[in-house]
Amino acid sequence: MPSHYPKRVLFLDLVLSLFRLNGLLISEGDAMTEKMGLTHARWKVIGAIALSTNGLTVPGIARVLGQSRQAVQRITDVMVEDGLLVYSQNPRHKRSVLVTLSDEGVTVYASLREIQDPWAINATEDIPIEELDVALRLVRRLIQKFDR
Amino acid sequence: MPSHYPKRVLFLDLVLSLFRLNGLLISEGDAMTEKMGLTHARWKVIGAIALSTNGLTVPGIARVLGQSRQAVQRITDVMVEDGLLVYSQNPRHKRSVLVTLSDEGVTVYASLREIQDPWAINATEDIPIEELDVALRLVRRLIQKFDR
DNA sequence: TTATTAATGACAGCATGCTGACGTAAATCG
DNA sequence: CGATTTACGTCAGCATGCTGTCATTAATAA
Repeated sequence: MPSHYPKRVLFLDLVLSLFRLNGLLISEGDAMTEKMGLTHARWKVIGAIALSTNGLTVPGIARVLGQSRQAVQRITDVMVEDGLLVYSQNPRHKRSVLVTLSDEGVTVYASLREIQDPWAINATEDIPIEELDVALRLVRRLIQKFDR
Repeated sequence: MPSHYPKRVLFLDLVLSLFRLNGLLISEGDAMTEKMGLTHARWKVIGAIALSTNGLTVPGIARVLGQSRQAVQRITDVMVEDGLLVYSQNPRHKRSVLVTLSDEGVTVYASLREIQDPWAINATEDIPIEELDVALRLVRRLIQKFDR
């Protein structure tokens, strides 16, 4: 029984399980979106932009996702070429452009939601909302703890 | 308040937070182990082998970690060159060798534990064990759900 | 205002992950 | 036992992430 383990062991077990789950979630996401020509790197970027109100700069996306700005820059450059994103003048910064969804990007995000929402409902059908809540709070505390 | 969100939104929020936490945990691990010359790919392999009783084959490690055998093979090859791992005859398979820790690998694993344990204790000092337990069970259920 | 510091874009190099393909050994099925 | 299927090692190509570096712009401090 996990509950009889010391906290330390329980936590290390949790960390290893999170690595495993992370890989599986990425696979799930890739499977869901491959028909749209998206990959996990791309739907993360689309999601981050869609959740912002006024567009984000490349380094801004990187901060939201917790990644390096160089990695994000590479993805957004290709997505602009592919017509999913648009770079536009940033009134508050001469060089650092704003990244927004193109019309096609908006369409793709909509179809993403159409697949993602039923998936989320199905994945949690036999999980009580209280447990999700506890887990989310815990994850957020850990993020705060480790994020600088 | 998250508890007022529908389960679907709560879950999607959890998934995004898990991506973020995953990156932070890898950074934590890399910071902890860089003095030993380890990277996250390497301490995952060392941990998997250390937890096995009789050694593992390369595809076996891949199954435990949920990765491709090719990715693991590349890491173990380099770790054998570096003297952390040893390939030895597998009595149950002519070609597929067993991977075990070398003496140096055992030493490295011991120092890993010496750093990792206090880290785990510190990370969880203000988190009740019940919450860890709920989270671990939840993560395991999701792993089962998505695995295969 | 001027000097210093931080942020950004761009490029390079490298680590790690994946899939696909091919040949061979092992396991399974008839 | 022989035929088929699976598992494994290996190589190749590619996607994604990281850090480091350098020049330039923006922000901040003096």
